[in-house]
Amino acid sequence: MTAQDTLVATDVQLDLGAVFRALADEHRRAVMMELAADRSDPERTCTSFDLPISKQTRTHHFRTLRDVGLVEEVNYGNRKGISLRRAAVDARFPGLLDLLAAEYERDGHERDGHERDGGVRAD
Amino acid sequence: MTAQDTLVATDVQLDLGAVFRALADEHRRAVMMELAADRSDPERTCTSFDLPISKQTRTHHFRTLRDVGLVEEVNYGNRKGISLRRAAVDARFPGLLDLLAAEYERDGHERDGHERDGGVRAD
DNA sequence: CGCGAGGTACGATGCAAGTCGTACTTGACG
DNA sequence: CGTCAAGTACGACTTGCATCGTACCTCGCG
Repeated sequence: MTAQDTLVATDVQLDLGAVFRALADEHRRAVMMELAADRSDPERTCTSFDLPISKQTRTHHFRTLRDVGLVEEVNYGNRKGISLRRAAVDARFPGLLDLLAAEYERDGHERDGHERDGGVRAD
Repeated sequence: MTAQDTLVATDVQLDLGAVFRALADEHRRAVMMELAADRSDPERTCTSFDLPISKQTRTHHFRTLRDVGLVEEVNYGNRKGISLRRAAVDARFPGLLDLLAAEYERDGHERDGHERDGGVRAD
């Protein structure tokens, strides 16, 4: 490790307004839905999410999620680790992550990875 | 009653993005928190919420809440009835209203009305 | 050590949304 | 029927923010 291995935003005060504002954006919500749905809470990379945006915008969105305290980032220099702050979020906003996880499933994704073909329903 | 007694937005498709966008605003969130906290679900008036905004803006916010399907409005002509669509919201987003209600209590309000003096904590 | 990929900083831009002023409608109350 | 309060419509203003271009940094890899 180097001095650069910075773990950011571990003691952020979670604020419902800030959280809703963060979750109001389509891409950030997609990220949070994916994170909430995976109960193994792995440390993921920014690029592992398929966001159809430029990397500058990606940085902006992940920074927002970190600032409001929804995720943690570990800075490896030229790579970044993203992980959900499940315990903190669950403690402060019980049911929120379940809501996001449920929406992830409803969105056409299945917990174990195989798609169901009737997935996309109206809207 | 007259033909004006219009009941609006009873069959709206609740969308999580739209809901979060609606709840991202401070005033709309305050309204929803109050509505969620009162389990008797009374029909309230727009003026019964103490919003520090002009009436045009108030109209705008309640229209937004109605459009996304969180509340119902009954038009009495020169008065309007607002009520929470608790069943629909609870069915589509289990836990969301509980979350808002909990936040209402945490915000310094008590279920039975008396304030706790340690209410305001830090920033 | 040069290159490439991931990430950040800064600034510009375009759009969505909150806010309010003015004006009009509706209904309750004398 | 005149007045007033609640609500709406339209428009203007302003702020916030998502987006990206350009430039720079950091690390791994050969």
